[in-house]
Amino acid sequence: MGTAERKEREKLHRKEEIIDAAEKVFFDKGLAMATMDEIAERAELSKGTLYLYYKSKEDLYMAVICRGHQILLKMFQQAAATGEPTIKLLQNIGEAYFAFYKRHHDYFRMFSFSENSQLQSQVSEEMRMTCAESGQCIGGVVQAVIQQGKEDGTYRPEVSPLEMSFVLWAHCRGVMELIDHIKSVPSDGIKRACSEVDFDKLYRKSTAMLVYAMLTEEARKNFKLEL
Amino acid sequence: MGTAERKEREKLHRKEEIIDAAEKVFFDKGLAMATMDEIAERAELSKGTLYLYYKSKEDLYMAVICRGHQILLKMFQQAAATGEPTIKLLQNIGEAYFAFYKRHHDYFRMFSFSENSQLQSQVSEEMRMTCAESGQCIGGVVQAVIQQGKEDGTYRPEVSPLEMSFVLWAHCRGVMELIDHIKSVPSDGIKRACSEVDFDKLYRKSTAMLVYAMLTEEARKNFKLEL
Amino acid sequence: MGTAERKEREKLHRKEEIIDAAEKVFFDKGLAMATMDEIAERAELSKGTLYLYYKSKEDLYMAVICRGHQILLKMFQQAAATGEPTIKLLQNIGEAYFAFYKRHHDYFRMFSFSENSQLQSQVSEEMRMTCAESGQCIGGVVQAVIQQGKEDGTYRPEVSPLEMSFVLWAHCRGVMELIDHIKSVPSDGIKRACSEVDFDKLYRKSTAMLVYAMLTEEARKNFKLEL
Amino acid sequence: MGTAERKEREKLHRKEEIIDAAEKVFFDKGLAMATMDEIAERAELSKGTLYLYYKSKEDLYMAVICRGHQILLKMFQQAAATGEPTIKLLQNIGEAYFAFYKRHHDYFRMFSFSENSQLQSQVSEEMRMTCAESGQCIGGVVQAVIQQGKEDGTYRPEVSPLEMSFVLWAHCRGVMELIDHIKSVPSDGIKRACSEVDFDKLYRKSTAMLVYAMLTEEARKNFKLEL
DNA sequence: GATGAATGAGGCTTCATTCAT
DNA sequence: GATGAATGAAGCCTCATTCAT
Repeated sequence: MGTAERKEREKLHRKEEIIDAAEKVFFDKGLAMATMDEIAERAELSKGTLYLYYKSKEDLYMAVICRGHQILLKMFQQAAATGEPTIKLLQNIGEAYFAFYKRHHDYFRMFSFSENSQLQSQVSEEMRMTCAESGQCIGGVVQAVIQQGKEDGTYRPEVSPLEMSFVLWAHCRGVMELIDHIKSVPSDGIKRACSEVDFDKLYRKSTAMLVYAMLTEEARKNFKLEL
Repeated sequence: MGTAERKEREKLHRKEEIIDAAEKVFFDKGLAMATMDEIAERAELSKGTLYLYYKSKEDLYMAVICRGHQILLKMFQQAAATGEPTIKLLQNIGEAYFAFYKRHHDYFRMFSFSENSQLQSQVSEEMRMTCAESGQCIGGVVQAVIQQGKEDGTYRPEVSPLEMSFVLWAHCRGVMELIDHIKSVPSDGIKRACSEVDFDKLYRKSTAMLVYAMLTEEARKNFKLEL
Repeated sequence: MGTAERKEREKLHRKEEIIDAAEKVFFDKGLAMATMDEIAERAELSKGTLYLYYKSKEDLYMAVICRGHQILLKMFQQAAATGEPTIKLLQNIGEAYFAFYKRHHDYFRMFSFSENSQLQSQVSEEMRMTCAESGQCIGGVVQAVIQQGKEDGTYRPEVSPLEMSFVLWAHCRGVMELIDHIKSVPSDGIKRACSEVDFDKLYRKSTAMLVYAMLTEEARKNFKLEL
Repeated sequence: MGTAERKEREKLHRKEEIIDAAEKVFFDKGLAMATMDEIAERAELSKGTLYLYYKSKEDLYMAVICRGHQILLKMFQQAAATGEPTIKLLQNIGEAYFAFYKRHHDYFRMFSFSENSQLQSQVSEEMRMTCAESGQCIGGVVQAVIQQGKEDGTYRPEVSPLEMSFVLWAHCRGVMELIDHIKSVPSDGIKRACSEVDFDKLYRKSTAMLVYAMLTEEARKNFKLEL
C-alpha cells in the first residue's frame, strides 16, 4: 500500500531534518560540546523524538559522517566519469578530494575525528556498519579507476588497485590534515616558516609524486613531474 | 644555593610522576573518559595537587603529547645519525616512525586526537606553545636530512626540504592512521577485502614511492622501487 | 485546551515546592553554606530538576527573596486598607514592617543580604528584574499613602511622596537592622549598655519623629510626639 | 628591652601590610570571591604567613572592618571637635558619615556585609570583640554630642543620648544603603523614577527631620526645616 | 618567623537518556 | 509518534588550612 510507503518516506525525511540540525551543531561545537538539547531545539523537535530516530548522540554523529560520505562519493563519481584518460581521472579525484576539503571543511574534520576508537566503541553496531560501507564505496571509486588505468597500460601491472587506493586516499588525507592543522594552529613560529609554502600546489605535487611512481615507463613520457 | 636547585629538580620530578599516571589513564580511557580522580589516584596524589602542576585536564593531556614528541624526536635523531648514506637516512626515519607507531601505539593515536580544534581551544596558550615547539623539532630532523641529501646529489635540486618534510610526514601519518583504522574497525567487510594486504610492506612501498620521485636520475639507478 | 493550562499550573506549583525547600535551607544556612544537594533532598527532587526550574543557586536565592516581597507587600496593603485616617495608615505600615521583621525574621535578613553586589552580579538578568519589580511594588504602597495624606492636608504640601517613601523605608530598615544586630551580637559590652533600651518603643518613636516632621501645623496639633 | 618593643612594632607593621593587601582584594572581590592566595600574593607573603597573623579569612575580613571603623571614628571626632554649637555638631557628624560613604564606599559596603550572622559565627571571639568595641567608640562620639546638646538646652530633656545615637546612626546608614542600592542596581525602571531625586539633599533633609524632632521649642526657632 | 607544597572535602552544574502521558 | 519533565551519576575544579622544612 501507498500508506506504508508514505510513512517510510516521511520517516526518512524526518531523519534528514534531524541530521540537518545535528550537523550544524556538530560543526559548531564538536561532538563533546554538542548537546542533544541544542540539536533538538534546532530541529524544532523534542529531545525524546531524537531518540526515536537515532540511538545515541554518537550514532547521530556518525549519521552526519555518512552524509559527508555521500557528498564525497558523488564528487568522486563525477570526477571519475568525465571520459578523460585514466591518468587524468586520478588527478580529477585528487582535485575533488581537495575541493571537498575546502568546501566541506567541517565534514572533513569530522571524518578524522570519527576514527577515534573511543567514539567507535560508543556507536551502535548497525550504524558503524552503515558508515563503514559508505566509506568503502568511496574507496571503490578510486580502485576502479586504478584498475582501468592498469588495463589500458597507464599503471604498471604490479600495481595493486586496492593497495594503491589505500595509499592515495591515506596520503591525500594526511596532507590535507597537515595543511588544515598548520592553518588553524595559532603558532607564529610555524606560520612564519610556512609563509612561502603554497599548500595548494604542494598537495598537487605530492599526489603527483605517488601517481608518477605508479606509471609505466611509457606513461611517464607524457607525464611531467614538477617538484 | 643547592636548595633552590633541589626544589626545582623535585618539582620537575613530580611533574613527570604526574604524567606517568596521566598517560596510563589517557591511554586506557581517552581524553573524554579519563577522570582527574583516576589520574590522581594512580599518581598517589590528591586531585588538588594535580592542579598545582597542570592547569587543566586538557593541559595534562597535552603534556603527555609532549612526552610522546620527545620519544619520537629521539627515535628520529638516532635514525638520522647512523652515518649511512642520506638515502638510507630517510628510510631509517620512515622506519623509526613506523616503529614508533607500533611500539607507542597509544601516543600515536593521541597525536591525531590532539589536533582536534575543540581540544586546542581548551589548552592554555603556554602549553599549546610548548607542544607546538616540540612538534616542530621533529620536522626539523627530517628537513635536515633532506637538505643533506640535496647537497650530496641524492635529491633533485628543485626539492624543497621544508615542503618535502611536510609531505613525507603527512604521508606516513596518513598511511599509518589508515592502517590503524582498518585494524581496529570491526567491519568484517573491510577485513576480508584486506586479508591479503601486507600493511607493513605497503607502508614501506608507499614511502619509497615518494622518495623515488625526489631522487635525481643518478640516484634512481641505485634505487629499486617495488610496488 | 485545559491540558496546557494544567501543565502550566503544575509547573508553577513545582516552582513553589522548590522555593519551599530552598527557603528552609537558606534560612538555616545562609547562601554560602546552603548546598543545592540539601535543597534537592528537602524538595524530594533530584538536583538536576532544580536546575530545570532555576538557573543557579543565586537565582533560587532571589526567588525566595521575591516570595518575601510578596508577603511584605500583602502586609503593607492590608495595613494601608483599613480605612483609617491617613496619619494612622503610615503608622500601620510602620507596624506592619516591624511585624514582618519579627515574624519573618529570616526573610528580613535575606533582604539585606540580597543587596550585596557580588550576589547581584551572579543572578540572571531576568530574575534580577523580577525581584526589582516586586520590591518596587512595596514602595508604591507607601508612596500612595503619603500622596493621600498630602491631599487631605495631613502632610505638608512640600512633601514628596517618592522621596519620603524612600526615607521612611530606609529609616525603618536601618533601625531594624540595628536592633537585629545588637540582639544577635554576643558582645556583653553592648548588651549591658542596652539593657534599658526598649527597642520596640524606640522603633516606634523614631518613626514617629520622621512622620512628625512631615505633618502640617494643623495635623501636629493632634499628634503627640513622645521621645 | 628595646628588642621586645621593636619586635612588637614590626609585628604590628606586618599586620598592617597584610591588611593593606587584604582590603584591596576584599574591595575588589568581596568576601566569598576573595582568596587567601590572592591576598598573599598582593602582600608579597606566603599564604602560611597570613595565618601566622590572622586566624582565618573571616578574621582578616573583620580586621579590615576595624580599620574602616578607625577611619570613620577619626572623621566623627573631627566633626565633633570644631567648637561649633551642638546643633551644628550633629549636622557635622551626619556630613562626615555621608562623606565617609562617598570617599570610602568599599568600607561602607563591608560594614553592612559584616553584620551577616553567618560571617559573625566564623569570626574568632577575639576579633569579634575588637571589632565590636571599635564600633562602639563611633557611637560614643554621637552620644557625647547629644548629651552635650541636652545639657545646653538644644535637645529636649527627655531625649536619651544612647537611644538617639542608635536612631541617628541607623537612620543614616539605612538611607545611605538605599542610595547605594538604587545607584548600583541596573534597573532602568527604578532609575527613571528616581531621576529627579537629589539624593545628597534627601540624605540631609531626612537627617534634619530627626534632629528637628529632638529640638526644644527654643532651639526650633533657629532651625529651619526644609522638606 | 617564613614558606609553599599538599591536602581533600565538597560544591555547582551539566546532560544523555528514559518513560509516563 | 511525539513530548519534555525528571533523573542521577559524575565531572572538573577551588581553596582554606596545615605542617614539615
